[in-house]
Amino acid sequence: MNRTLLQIKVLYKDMGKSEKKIADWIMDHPDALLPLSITELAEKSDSSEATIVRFAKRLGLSGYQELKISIAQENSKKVINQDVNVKDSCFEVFEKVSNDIYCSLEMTKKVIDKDMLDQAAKAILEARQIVIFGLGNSASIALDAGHKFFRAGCNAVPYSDNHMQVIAASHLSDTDLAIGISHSGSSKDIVDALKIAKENGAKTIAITNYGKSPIVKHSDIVLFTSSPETQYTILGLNSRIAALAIIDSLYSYIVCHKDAEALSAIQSVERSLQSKKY
Amino acid sequence: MNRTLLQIKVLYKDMGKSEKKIADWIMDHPDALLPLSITELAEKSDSSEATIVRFAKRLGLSGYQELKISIAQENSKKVINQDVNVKDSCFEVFEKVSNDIYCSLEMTKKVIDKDMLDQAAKAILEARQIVIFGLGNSASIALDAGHKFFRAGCNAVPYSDNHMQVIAASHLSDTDLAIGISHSGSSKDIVDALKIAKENGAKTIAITNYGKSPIVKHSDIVLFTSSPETQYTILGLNSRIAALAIIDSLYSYIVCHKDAEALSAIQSVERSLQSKKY
DNA sequence: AGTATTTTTGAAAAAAATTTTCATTGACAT
DNA sequence: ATGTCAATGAAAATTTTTTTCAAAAATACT
Repeated sequence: MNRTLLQIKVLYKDMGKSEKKIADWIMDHPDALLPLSITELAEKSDSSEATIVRFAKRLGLSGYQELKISIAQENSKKVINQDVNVKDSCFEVFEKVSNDIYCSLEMTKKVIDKDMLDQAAKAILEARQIVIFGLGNSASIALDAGHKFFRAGCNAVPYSDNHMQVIAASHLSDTDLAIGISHSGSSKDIVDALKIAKENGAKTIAITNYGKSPIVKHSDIVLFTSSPETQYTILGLNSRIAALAIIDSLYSYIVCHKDAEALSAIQSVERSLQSKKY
Repeated sequence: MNRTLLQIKVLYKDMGKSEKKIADWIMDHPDALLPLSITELAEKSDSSEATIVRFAKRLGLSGYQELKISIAQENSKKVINQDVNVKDSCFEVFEKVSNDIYCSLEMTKKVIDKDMLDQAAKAILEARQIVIFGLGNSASIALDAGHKFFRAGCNAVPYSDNHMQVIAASHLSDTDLAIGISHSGSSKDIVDALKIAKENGAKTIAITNYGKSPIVKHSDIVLFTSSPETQYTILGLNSRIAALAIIDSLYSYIVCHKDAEALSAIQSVERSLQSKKY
């Protein structure tokens, strides 16, 4: 799938009615676009030349020509606007999942607050102790974050047991950091744990999907993810990848900013782990 | 090399002096051609618009626009993955991470075996019991897979303790399925656990990064990921996302193929989980 | 609900790019 | 040296693209 077509999907909801008609036509006939002039496309998509140019600019391109070239670059006939259905092979599902992941990352790029991201990295670097809370679908994210930050030399522990979360939160103080992960931002136990952490003076970070939710109230730093609406939105399949991408970014960032001593410690971790391999 | 460029080579000897200049310029800078107008190219190649049009027609194309599109078609410029450096803001790191993820998914799409993927889905649907093994960086992937398959109504349990893995593997029989996750494919404990599982008659699936590795020997079905080489390749940051995408695909696929009864059970799971939210 | 404000839109004008025309050049054969 | 013919580029003609602007639609605000 070509990036421009995906980008169209990402920006679809921000478009006006006529722009959507253009988007629909292009996504339906990506191959038929190439020989068309802007006037012909305006006719076919029942819009106007001006709107097509605006459409191209919205995608970050200079104009219609660039749009055409951009779509020509890497053309595939796959329909991208379709939900998974029972006729799909598993590979086709994989392609759709990949598209959704891409959209989710792009959408997250748009909603995430750059300052918050930098603040989060700084908080992680400075914290004496880090606890990470996730439940259900977010438990594996918390585990992943814990693993990464620990491996980078931070004193980080993930908790996916709501009792342990309360215990851990209660033992925090103002040199510490609590990270809560919840797709909906409404998971009672996570919100409660962050609240306790905050009451104890710890700094709190929330990783949650964009929107108003209870978790925001108890978080000093909020890192929003965003994801396309699909039939599996409840599960937050895609926002989870965005959350992991955020964690990877924080990890890469903090590894980059560790001092020489810490870096050699990290390297010795990697050496030690070699013995676990054939 | 794309067809049009080859065609230019083929017809080169038949061309006039100015046409050769155009051919030379295009062959020297095929990427730089795309943003140029015919006038600009005329200047750069020290020829004229008219000659460029003739040049395009000689290649069997209708004109300059078609020439440009034709060269764009197969000239897919590779995505450059720049390494993270200390000057990057955390947001810039996020952009690079996103880009790497995108590359990784595309690469995985290329190396993954479609049949294996379908077989894996089928195996999951048919298994009486599923155990999932992951350690270290892959523990969270195993946890995620376990959570998803369990939520979809499969009898799946993830293990991230190498003793428990051996125990679980030992108790399997030929109606069961073991899934081993290891980026390198060389993690001793995971390989050993899969070996035991297989010896007990269970079907085995490996999720691992593309390449020859010990895990392949003990796996009935191998699902390869692939990821760009970056400074964090050891950690497998990106192949992990590809692995998760594979799991999401399998999950979506199996949910799609569950019968009505199972689907209503899944829905009642979602309802029950609502009570955990504010 | 009714009004103000903003956003979206397409027709037409303006600009730019492309294609065609045509006179000139220069290579080559005689 | 000169006629023939393909090759070439300047300029005209045409087509395409972009911008402008006023009307329409959507949205927010009483």
